[in-house]
Amino acid sequence: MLSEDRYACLRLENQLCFPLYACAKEVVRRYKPILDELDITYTQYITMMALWEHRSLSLKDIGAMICLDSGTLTPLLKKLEEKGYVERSRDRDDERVLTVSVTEKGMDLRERALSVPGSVATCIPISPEEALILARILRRMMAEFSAQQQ
Amino acid sequence: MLSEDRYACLRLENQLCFPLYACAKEVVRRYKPILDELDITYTQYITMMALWEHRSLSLKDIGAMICLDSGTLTPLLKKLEEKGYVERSRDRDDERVLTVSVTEKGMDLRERALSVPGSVATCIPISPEEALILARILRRMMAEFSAQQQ
DNA sequence: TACTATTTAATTGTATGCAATCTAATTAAT
DNA sequence: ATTAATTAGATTGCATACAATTAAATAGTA
Repeated sequence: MLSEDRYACLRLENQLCFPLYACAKEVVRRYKPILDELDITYTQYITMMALWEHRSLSLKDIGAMICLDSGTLTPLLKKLEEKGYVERSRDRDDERVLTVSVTEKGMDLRERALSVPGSVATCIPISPEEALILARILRRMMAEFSAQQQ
Repeated sequence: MLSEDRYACLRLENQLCFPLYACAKEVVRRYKPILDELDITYTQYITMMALWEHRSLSLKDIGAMICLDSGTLTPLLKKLEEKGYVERSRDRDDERVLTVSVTEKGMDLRERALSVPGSVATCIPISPEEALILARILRRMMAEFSAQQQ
């Protein structure tokens, strides 16, 4: 027992990052059957969330908001365009910039998505009090991460 | 402003799941340069953690411990075998079962991994107090998720 | 025993994620 | 103005994730 002690830091049960990683996956899994009805994935859903709020954003701005780069967003936005929820076009003033805009159909999807947060909430086993604490800690951590980057 | 209120639940900033998702990714990203020196990925690292503790486990048991299925683990374990850290063999008593065992080289890796948790901790911007609270909430949530499943 | 159901991995297909590289457009510097 | 540096996306390659299906082995049952 004592001889194993030096490895305590490598035990799964002593990790903070592992439950974070596992919980995040589990939560996204809970979204799946709910988002299936809208024919979108979780990543597509948060992309639409960013767009619903701003109507039109560059790929770069979307990436900054939801922490994804062009390697993930380029194919994802093409799929959302195929589904008819967004339009992709080059900015007139700066041809490097890809402007992504929500279509009429994309805004209709917002109406159908209104019930999603409520449906998901019933599947996530956490009390409202703990949810608040969790959100506060995670948001603070994200803010610190952002401050680290530059 | 008031007319937008019904969409408040679809704002990114009002989500709990999004910071969870984003934080988990960010943390795994912090592991990368550290694990690169051991030539393993984060998923391979937690797989080895499970194996370091038990020396030998079935694929199913590993999956239960780190929340992954055979679709992810089968190719991952083959890679760990190629690297020489584990051995894969069929259980004599039950040929369906794949037994995964740590090799000598795999146990050597454990020594080299001893500094990983400390290195990662310096990159994760969270106070020890908040880390404890976070770990407690996430572990409780995982326990509840497990209880839901069956 | 023969048949059915269950269990365990492996396989297949789709969708991320992300580092690294590439290309084109724009900006800054000389 | 020309060259150099920067920026924004797209592309490539690798490694997950995971649902769904398949195949083989085992357990359960009539």
